[in-house]
Amino acid sequence: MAPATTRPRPSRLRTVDLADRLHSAALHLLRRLRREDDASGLPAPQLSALSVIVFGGPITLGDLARAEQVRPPTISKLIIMLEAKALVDRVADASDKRVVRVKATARGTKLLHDGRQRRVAALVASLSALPARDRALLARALPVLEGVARNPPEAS
Amino acid sequence: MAPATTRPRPSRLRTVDLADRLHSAALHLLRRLRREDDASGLPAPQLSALSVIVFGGPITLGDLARAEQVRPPTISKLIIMLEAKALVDRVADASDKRVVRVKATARGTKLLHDGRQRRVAALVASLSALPARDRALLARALPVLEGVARNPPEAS
DNA sequence: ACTATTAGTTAGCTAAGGTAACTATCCGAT
DNA sequence: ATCGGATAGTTACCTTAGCTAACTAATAGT
Repeated sequence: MAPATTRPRPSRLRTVDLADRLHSAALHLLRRLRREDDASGLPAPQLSALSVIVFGGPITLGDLARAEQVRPPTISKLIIMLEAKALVDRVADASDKRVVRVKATARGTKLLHDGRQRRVAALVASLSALPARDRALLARALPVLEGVARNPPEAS
Repeated sequence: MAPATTRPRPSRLRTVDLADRLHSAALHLLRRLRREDDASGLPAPQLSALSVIVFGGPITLGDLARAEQVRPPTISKLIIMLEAKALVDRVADASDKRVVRVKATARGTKLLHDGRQRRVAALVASLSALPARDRALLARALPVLEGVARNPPEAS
């Protein structure tokens, strides 16, 4: 934009622009990766949920909804689909009959790992084509990005 | 590539894991921002397309589809919605009656700018809460991320 | 025991994505 | 000069993902 009256610092990127471009980059990254996800047989949201289930052990649907930052009905449907594909099982809670826990089946675990390999292949190719410096830069920025991405507006 | 049998460097993050976590972070970031997008009255894909139209001047639907990395019918529908909201206009091409160009209306341009401010407010809040170092790190990594996000598998 | 709260589900909506099949136009041959 | 192939968009139809509202079932509090 305009250099205004005083010259901006070289790295001067307004926070608004940073936010905007992060948003845009995330959108395009996801659209690009969707193709690979489809090739692996599982859309991104299902893959993401399955990942939480595989690594997070048996988890209640409510906790899963919170982890995935979606509403309960959305999780219900995702689980129905994962269950239909025999990738997860429902586990009844012993002490509270309202809660439903889900855990990954062996097939789910395998698919996640296989799928992950395949899915990220294209991204890995892109990343590998980067200069090592850029890759290292991304790796260092990643935890920050993850914090921003997962930081819910209410639960500071 | 790998340090072979010797111990990995401390910052050793396998490219596969980097890719996987980037994917996950993008997904969560978008889910989080969707709420703000909704508050601004325009879903993320429409906002993204509008942004390309506003900044990219009159553009053909095909070029827009490529820029947005979606199929023609998807763009057609997005444009129909943007048009219904009087945010873009179709412009006939003089020399080729097949092509349709779209350009932003004044209202579309205004909404984009207003919406952008509102939309990123939450993200700005998160980013502002970061240590300056982290913010700078994100800013430096952003161009790399953008390159990876927009890099189509075919048109390297 | 009765109420309020919590966990999930169901119903019904919108938006975004896709493929397949179509129309309309343009261009290149013969 | 028309005829066939390529190109730009559109239409029809399907699936997934997300939401809210309204529901059932179970727990907890008084």
